[in-house]
Order: sequence, then structure tokens, then C-alpha cells
Amino acid sequence: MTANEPSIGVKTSYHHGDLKAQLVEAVRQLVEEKGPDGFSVSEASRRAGVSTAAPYKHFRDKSEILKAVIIDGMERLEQHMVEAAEALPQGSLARIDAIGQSYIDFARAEPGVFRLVFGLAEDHDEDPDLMARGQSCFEVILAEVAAYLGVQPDDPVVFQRTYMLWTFVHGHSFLVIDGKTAKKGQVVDEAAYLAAVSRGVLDSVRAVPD
Amino acid sequence: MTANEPSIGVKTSYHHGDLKAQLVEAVRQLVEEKGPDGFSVSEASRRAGVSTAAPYKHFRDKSEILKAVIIDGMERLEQHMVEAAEALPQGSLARIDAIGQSYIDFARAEPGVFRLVFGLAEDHDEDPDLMARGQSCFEVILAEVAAYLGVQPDDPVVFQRTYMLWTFVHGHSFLVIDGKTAKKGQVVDEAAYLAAVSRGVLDSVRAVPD
DNA sequence: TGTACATCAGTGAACGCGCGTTCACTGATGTAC
DNA sequence: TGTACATCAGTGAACGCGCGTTCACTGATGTAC
Repeated sequence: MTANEPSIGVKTSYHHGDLKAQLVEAVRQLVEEKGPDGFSVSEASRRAGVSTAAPYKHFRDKSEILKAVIIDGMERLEQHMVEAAEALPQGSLARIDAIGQSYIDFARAEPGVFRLVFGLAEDHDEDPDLMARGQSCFEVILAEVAAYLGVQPDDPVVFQRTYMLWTFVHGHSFLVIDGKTAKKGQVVDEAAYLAAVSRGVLDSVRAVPD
Repeated sequence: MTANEPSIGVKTSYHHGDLKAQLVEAVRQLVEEKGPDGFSVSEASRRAGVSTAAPYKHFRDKSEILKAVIIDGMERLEQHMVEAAEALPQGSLARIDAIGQSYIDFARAEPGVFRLVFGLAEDHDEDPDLMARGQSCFEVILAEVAAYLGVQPDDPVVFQRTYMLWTFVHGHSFLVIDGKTAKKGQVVDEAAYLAAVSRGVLDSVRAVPD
């Protein structure tokens, strides 16, 4: 108890009490520090202050821990988006912009998790849990776009425009966290950029419905 | 020579003759197969048919091999874009669309390399070689946009619109390789999508220059 | 053309390391009576 | 309230593995004379 104390959490007794959640948190931190593949069960155990065997009481193997971190990230991203929207009037462009901004903010705040959620698809894209979470996230924007356009959510145009907006925001997020936006000293005014895009994508539909 | 023959290249004599290039190729394949972090010097050596010590005659360490693969990827991406453009009339929208399409095609063909080029920025974003290559790639699109708009390339509006287009194409590319586009059975018509975006982003500027 | 030699791209054995996972175990907790 | 016991979250030592890198070496090549 003198030299190597755990970095996160407090283990006061033999039983930890909250190990599962704290392992997820430790891995999340490691992913931020060392990138999506830069974590190990050993290092996460050390940070949580337990032996390297302890995690296997809560997870089948390493990949199951990673999956828990991904799902946690997806949940927090969705929550972040919902919270950004809820203060603003329903069916407004400002609401859609706020959601987009919260998406970008999340990527900036947790680039490692963001990359993890979207990045290592080969290993995870068949997992039904992850698919369902992603779908749920997408539907948040879908509903907003439908509300703004005054159209049913299952109208194809809603999907198309939502996908366009998502593409914009997603691409910008990646370029931001990869440091590709600072080129040539030209800085993008993010809020103006977002507003211009959402108006362009959505109002053109209103003017000329196909 | 009977059991473990090299997977790529042919080593006929004691001296390999083309080891440097073949190591890069081996790593490229490994990145495609196992993801950006899934390669090892050992495995790459095995595939090139040499001992695990041989690579160190050509590269200082593992990260230098990775960097060579990234630069190779950037060069091929840029070449791919230039080739897609050259058959089409200069200053046309079709040319810009073709470049965007070639970008997406590259991502689809080599998702591992694509992710590598844009993904692990934390380790590489300060490297001047990589910065220069990325800049060179961006300038290809920049020049096209300037030509289409009939404006000098250093006009701020060119940068802004080029960045918008790039964001779209980049975001779509990532969503494609991450398998996020097949959701709900709704398929995006990629060519129509690209054309709509480029017209929307560029012609709105022409109509209403700021 | 023939020989001596510098160069250097390869070998293969070895190193220390951290990893994922297993194992028999131990200590704390909760419940039945 | 007290005791016996089942449960299970933890331990810590151990395993085999593949890795990155180094080392003294060896064999092929090219050049000077």
C-alpha cells in the first residue's frame, strides 16, 4: 500500500466493489493516452489496483473489455447529443446545429474513444449490440431532421439528408482530431461552417422537394 | 526452401536485391489484414523471406517502416486522384467529382492504409515529411476548385469550399469502410450524392459570392 | 583478365520484456437456520 | 443474535508466446591495380 497505489478508484478492502466499471474507465484512459490498440489488460489492472487475473472475473477476455468501452463511448456520445438538443426548440435548425456541434466536441474531447467507436470496424461490425447502439445514435439526428422538414421519419429524403449532414460532421470531426485543419494557417470558423452546411443541405430540400 | 517459402517476392540468392520495397509491401498487406497496429517486424520479415534482423539494414526501427508505408500510401492516393482527373476537361465539375470518387475508391480498396494515413495522428502529425505529403494532396483539390470557380488559388473562398468538399468525401469514406452505410437497407447512390454535394457547395458560391 | 580487398546486405541465435490467460488458493459477504 | 456454510471476487505465481532489437558472423558484389 505504500509504493504502487492504484491510479483510479480506491481499493479499501479485499473486495473492490466497483471493479467492472473502473476497468472500463482505466481502459478508456489508456485508449486516450496510447490509441485504440495501445491498452493491455495488465496495465488496466494495475491502474485499477488489482491483480492481472481479477478482470477475468468480470469479462471473458480482452475483447469483451474493449467492447464494453466501445458501448460506453456510444452511450455517452448519444447522451451528449441529446443533452445538447434538449434546451432548444424542437424542429429548429439551431437544434440540429447543436447536435452536430456536440458530436464534434465529443470527438475533440475523446479522440481515442471516438476513433475506437468508428475505427476498428473489421472486428466489431457484426456485433448486434454495437449495431443497435449505432443505429440508436443515428436515429437521434434522423428524428430532428424529420421534425425540421415536417416530414415522416421514414421518408427517404430524411435519410438522405441526415446522411449528408452526418458525413459532413463526421468528416470534419476526423480531420480535427487528426490535426488536418490547421493547414496553411487557415482556420475554419466551426459554428459558421456548421450553420452553412445544415442550411445548405436542409433548406435546399424544402425549396425543391424531389 | 521446402517448407516456409516467402509469400511475396522471390529470394534467389544470398542478397535479396529489393528488400526495402518488399518490406513496405509486406507491411502494407499486414495493415490491410490486421489493421493499422496489427503488424510486426517479425511477420513482415517472414513474408519477405528474410531473417527478422534483415529489416534493420534498411530501417532504423519499426516506426520508420510504418512511416515509409504511410508515405507510400499518401503518394499512391495522390497519384490515384491525379490520374482520375487528367482525362477530364480542366475546370469542370466532372473533374472535381472524379477526384472525390477516386478518394472514396482508394479508401474502399485499401481501408487499412487509408486509416493509417489519417488515423494515428498523435504519433506522426509533427513529422515534416508527412505534413508536406498531406499538403501536396490537399493542393490537388484546391487547384481544381480554384480553376472551376475561376478564382486565384489563394483566395480564402477556395480554401473554405475545398475544405467543405473534403469533409464530405472524407466523412463518407470513413463511414463506408466502417460499414455504417448499409444501415436500415437504405443505400446511398454514391455518384448522385457526390454530384449533389459538389454542385451544392461550389455553385452556391458562384451564385452568392461573399 | 586476374587477384586482393573493402563494402555491406544478409544470417541465426540470443536477450529481455510485457502480454493474455490459467490455476489453485483465500478472504469477505450474505443467507439459512 | 450466533453459527455454519455456500458463494464468489479477489490473489499471486506461473505458463508459453511473439515481439523489437542487438550481435558477431558470413557470403556476395564491385572496384583498384
